[in-house]
Amino acid sequence: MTRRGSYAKGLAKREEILDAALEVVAREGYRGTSVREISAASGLSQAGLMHHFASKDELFTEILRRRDEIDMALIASDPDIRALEAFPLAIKHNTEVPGLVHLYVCFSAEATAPQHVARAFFIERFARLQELLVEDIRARQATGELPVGLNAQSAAGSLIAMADGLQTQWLLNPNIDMAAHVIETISSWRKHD
Amino acid sequence: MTRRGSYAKGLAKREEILDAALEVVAREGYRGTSVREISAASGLSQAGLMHHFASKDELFTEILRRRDEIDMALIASDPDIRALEAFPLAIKHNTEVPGLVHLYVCFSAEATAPQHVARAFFIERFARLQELLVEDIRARQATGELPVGLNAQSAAGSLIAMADGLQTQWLLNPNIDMAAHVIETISSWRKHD
DNA sequence: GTCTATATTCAGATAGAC
DNA sequence: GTCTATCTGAATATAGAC
Repeated sequence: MTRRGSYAKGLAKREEILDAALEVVAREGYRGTSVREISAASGLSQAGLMHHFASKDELFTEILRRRDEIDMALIASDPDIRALEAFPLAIKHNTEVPGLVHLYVCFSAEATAPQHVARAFFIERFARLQELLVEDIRARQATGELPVGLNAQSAAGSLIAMADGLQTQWLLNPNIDMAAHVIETISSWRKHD
Repeated sequence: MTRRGSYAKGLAKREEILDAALEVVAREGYRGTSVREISAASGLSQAGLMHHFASKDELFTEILRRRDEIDMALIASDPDIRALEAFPLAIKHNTEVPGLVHLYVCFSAEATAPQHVARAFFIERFARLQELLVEDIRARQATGELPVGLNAQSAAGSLIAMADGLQTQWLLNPNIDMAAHVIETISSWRKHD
């Protein structure tokens, strides 16, 4: 599968770079992070790094894509963990990586610009995440766990929005319990008409 | 009050710069906006602009502070408009100024960095906004309009978070009705235990 | 795949004249 | 209060050797 090891090595180096990038962002903040610093932290020159990622934006996009894959694997791994359980779990896990959270809030905000290269990534990401939550909500409506009067699309969108907004508040005040807010909101759905 | 007109003129120029800055951000996006471009749009040189604002970050902070003041004036002006009414109204109004929304989501995200000059501004802003909503929620609990079982602090924080998160989603997909989501959530509070 | 070296562009800030 | 001119520094990206 790995062609004479070089492919696997290239992948390993990519992972190393992504990890180093997170470290630097956590230390310096999103704005203060240059590709040069990331390359230094990965034991590479800047040009060496640019061999693996075409641009800084692509590098950051890949970091967030990888996080999503890890979070998705969480849902897939355990049949007892469905979207509405996995969502607050992922949020709780984020608490351990404030640098990643900072990267996410900054980059997703910037990416809303019409010409931004990561715009499509976030549009698709939001759609997929919402779809996942909507499916789980509908399944629970079918079993009677959640009331059918609840608008699944709207509730899912609101929940995602809340989780995103909480990240900014949490970065400003780490006493805020993001997961608790989200869990409380999901619980409140049960009281819906 | 205005000392021989020069003070008033200085203020007018400041306003002009803030308006021009919004235009440029709306056109170029937050990231692509330089002080030079803003100064050009205000009919000033860069140095001329820097006479009014010590730094780019201060300029952006002032734009957002001014918006808040306008929104606050809305609540104060009409006794029938209390915080829970004013909040979705302000959100609806934001729909007309996507550039300002983009500036807000980007700048508030960046400002969460520990050393950022606008960090204190946003910490205070969130606290004030939450306080305003909490007061109104409690008042409505006292009249029986909202159930006393509702945690006012938590509900207010969640509502603000949702509104912030919705702005990112709306910038990616303008079909989303931010105000409707917020109003729906406030309505759902009435069904709380 | 990684390096050195550099191209290119552009940023925010300041000095000092008017 | 505003200008011209410039400083100073940084960023991303690329060319080409090894």
